[in-house]
Amino acid sequence: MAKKTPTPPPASPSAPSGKPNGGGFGCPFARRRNRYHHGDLAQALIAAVRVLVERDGAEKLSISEACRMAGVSTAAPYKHFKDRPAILRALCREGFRDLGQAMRTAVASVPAPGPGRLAALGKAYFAFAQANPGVFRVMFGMKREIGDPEDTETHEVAHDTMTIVIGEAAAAIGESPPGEESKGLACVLWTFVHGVATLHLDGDYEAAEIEVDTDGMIDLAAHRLIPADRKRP
Amino acid sequence: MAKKTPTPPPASPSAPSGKPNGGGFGCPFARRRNRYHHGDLAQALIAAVRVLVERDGAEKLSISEACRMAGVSTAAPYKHFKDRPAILRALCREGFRDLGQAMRTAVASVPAPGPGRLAALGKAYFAFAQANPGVFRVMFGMKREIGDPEDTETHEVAHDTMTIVIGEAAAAIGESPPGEESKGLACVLWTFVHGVATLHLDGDYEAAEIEVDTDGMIDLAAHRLIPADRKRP
DNA sequence: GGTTTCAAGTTAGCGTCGCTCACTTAAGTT
DNA sequence: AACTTAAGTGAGCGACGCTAACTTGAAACC
Repeated sequence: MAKKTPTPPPASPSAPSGKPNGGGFGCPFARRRNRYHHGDLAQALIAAVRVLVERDGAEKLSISEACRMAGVSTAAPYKHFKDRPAILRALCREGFRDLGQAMRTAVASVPAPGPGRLAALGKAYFAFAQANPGVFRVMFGMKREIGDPEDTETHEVAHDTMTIVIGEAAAAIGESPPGEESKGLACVLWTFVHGVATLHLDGDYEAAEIEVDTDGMIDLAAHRLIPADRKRP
Repeated sequence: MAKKTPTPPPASPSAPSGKPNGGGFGCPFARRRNRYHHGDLAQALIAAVRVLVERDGAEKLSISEACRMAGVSTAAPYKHFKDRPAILRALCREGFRDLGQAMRTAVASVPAPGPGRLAALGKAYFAFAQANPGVFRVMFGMKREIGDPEDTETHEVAHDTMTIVIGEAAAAIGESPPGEESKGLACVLWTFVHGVATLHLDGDYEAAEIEVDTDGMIDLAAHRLIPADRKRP
């Protein structure tokens, strides 16, 4: 079967056209010097797109510019991705994996389940959004544009992330296995924290001239939105 | 002086070039029949943009297509608006006026202040988002792209909307005049309802395979997020 | 070790977009 | 009737997403 060309040996150093390879020397996206084939253009493109999306915002993203960063022609991406949305879906997947990782770390940092852990989970979600606003927007705000019902992989990774929240909600109210009540609580908490994140990132709090204590709000929500009769320390 | 041979004078007022005026007969955006000047192109453009933004999503909006709907050339908008963001800002203003109106109506529909009225306010916000998803996105999700610090008018209209929420929050907890506590409560409620609206519109609840009772969630938030010691029937 | 194969590059080009420029039209003023 | 000017026009620029046809060169095969 076809092997995936893992770092082939640097043999023939003949200089090709030299044009498209120009930009990148220290740049991590760029093709290696004097190589016709890139090595891993797909990953390099995603990395470049990520940088651009964070620098200019997800809506202004230009695939052409990402190509320039990677040192390839503007036609090259379409050997690896169907179209622009497909590239963004790949970034989306990366984002969900990173977010899931961050959330699992947050959970592990609080010894016992309960409101404190839920608050930590929410803060990790918000911190991710703040640290990766562009990717966050791609993940949650561009489904209508880039979403593809056939793309089960992205769907699964996203779903896994939500499962973490439901699991912790269940643990907080002592429901095992997680049932409707846990789902409801998880949904309410997600909704609130997502509201904080989007209003903050989109600059809407600023526009409304409200100073927000995001951590305080998340703490409040985590404690106040749990049904009183199910509350545990 | 070299003349540019532009569409030779039609001599008779009937049937001019026929091209740009083509599309619109029953169409409300289109120029009046056989008129060179449109009458109110600025408003017609905003109306067309509104339709497009709802039909295709705010990100895919093409000003050129709006021009076609209005029956004018693609250069015409720039006699009325600085650039594309300025057109969207105008739509944004319209949106905030509509939202404010809807919220005031909702407030008036509940006799006494309190959690019930706050819930009605939240539901009106959500209903607006659901009825005008494209405009809602322009209003709250595109500040970074279209925002202009010099545009005080949009800022004011937006700020007025928030003032309604703060006023009702103050009334609900009996703080007069509205102070920090009211602002905090208003902010928390806004955040939650905005979270519901965005996750719903962006299809994120669907993706997570969660069925949400949005009205129920808003009711819950309106009752549960008010500080217990300030609560009134 | 030469030949063949084919994934992964290339250039050229299409149609669309936002926007500018120089020009024309027509409505209002004097 | 002549002048001014807001509001139209077509032509055209550079950037974009994407396709088509061609080229390169590393790996697979005899």
